[in-house]
Amino acid sequence: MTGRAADSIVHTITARIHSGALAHGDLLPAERDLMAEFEVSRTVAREAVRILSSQGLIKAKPRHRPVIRKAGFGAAFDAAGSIVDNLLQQPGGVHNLFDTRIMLEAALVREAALSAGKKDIVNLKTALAANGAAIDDNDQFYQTDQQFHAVLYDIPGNPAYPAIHRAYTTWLAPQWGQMPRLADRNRINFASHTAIMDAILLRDPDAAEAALRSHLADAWDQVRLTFGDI
Amino acid sequence: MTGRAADSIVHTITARIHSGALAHGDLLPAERDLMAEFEVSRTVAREAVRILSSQGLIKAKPRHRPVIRKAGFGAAFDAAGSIVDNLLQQPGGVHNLFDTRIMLEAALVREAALSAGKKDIVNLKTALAANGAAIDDNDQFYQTDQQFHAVLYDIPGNPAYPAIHRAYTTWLAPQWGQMPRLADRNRINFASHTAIMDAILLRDPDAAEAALRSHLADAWDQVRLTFGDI
DNA sequence: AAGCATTTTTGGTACGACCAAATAATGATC
DNA sequence: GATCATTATTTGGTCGTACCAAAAATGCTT
Repeated sequence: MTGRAADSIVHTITARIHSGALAHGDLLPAERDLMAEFEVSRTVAREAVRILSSQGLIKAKPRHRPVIRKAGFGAAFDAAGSIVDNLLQQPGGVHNLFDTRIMLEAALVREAALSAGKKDIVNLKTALAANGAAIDDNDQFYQTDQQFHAVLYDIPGNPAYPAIHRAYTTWLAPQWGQMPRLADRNRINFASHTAIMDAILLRDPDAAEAALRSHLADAWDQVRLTFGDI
Repeated sequence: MTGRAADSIVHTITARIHSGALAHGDLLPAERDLMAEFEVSRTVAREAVRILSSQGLIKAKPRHRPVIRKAGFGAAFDAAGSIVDNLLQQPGGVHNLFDTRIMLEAALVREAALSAGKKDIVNLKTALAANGAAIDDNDQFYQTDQQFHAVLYDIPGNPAYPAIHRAYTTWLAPQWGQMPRLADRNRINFASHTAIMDAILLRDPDAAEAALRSHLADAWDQVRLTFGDI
């Protein structure tokens, strides 16, 4: 019983989630039940709930019973979310994050060029077509743009990548969301997507990477045009 | 005044940290001072401290005044740490994580081959030499092995990458730490490092990536040999 | 059976109190 | 006067009770 009493409760609940006694979607016992079960004050019970929540193991909305949330890669990024938000407000923060995105997506398109399956190609083509059809609808274009990139993150079949994509889009949304949207820019972006797609179809990783880097570098230029140096 | 009262305190403190009024290393006001300043109960003041702590903005040790900790990429991964630990105990969790490491390091060595500066080359050579000199000292080899990889994460000059490297080594330590260490294996790994280094010196990204992938695939085989399919 | 009003549950907050560890202040000793 | 041991204060950790408001469960009326 070193340190905080809440930690032992957290430990027990965590073990319960691991063992499956508490499954995804189950409700955590109410605070008053926890204090009875663990023989602690409500202060400690609340603290335990708060910790579990900050760790992403449960989802606690005000005045609602906390819900068990099975650990996934997405939950991991959620846990990091608030601190990343702070990070992004520091000088260079957004650029550093976007830089990692460029690097990762460059690797993803190489992977796609080398080993995309028939299903992946179909998904890419579908996403690209939807993107092209939405050039005159800014909101729709924004959606399908993200969807096209999302397909790239799906190709490796590793659940970590889609979670990373969601994290990127969430964290960078404040910038993207405020950027002016114009049909002309949509056309340019669609052309970039098409170039990436073509390179993948040609199974040319170098060309795919080059097209992707050009695309994202261009996107970054737009961010700087809108926000200045950040 | 929607939702939790603690959030507004968190918001104020966060703003204070951003503005520099509270700098890295400063001590947060005591809980009893916070409740006076914000005119709330100690319950709420404590909750605010806990939230700030879970967000990594402060470091709170039991019975010590909380210390301001400027948010860094490292803190973001710390926040995600406990979830990732859970995640890794699920089937395929370790593999999925290691897979992202392979992808990222492959991208890093390509980057290194294309644009490593003189300083970077020196750092790589130094790390490689230290690694080679430690072949017969398993602990030392483990250290220098990590250090060699760390240099790769330093090359882009983006603070996110070193943080990612620390996260990988921390999260995967349970596996790596339990793996048998033999001089023969050290020799193989050192040879792999040398091959990567050579490819970088030749400015050959494809060869560098191939060498890196071979190296990490081999490392994964060792993990599976030790732990079975995980 | 459907709609509505009432009771119970549940999280959010407040106040007051005590403990133990850590720190600051004090005084004794050399 | 500097150093060390002792006391006083600060500070976080825990407990208990109480009240509120929103949400959920319940019961009642039609």
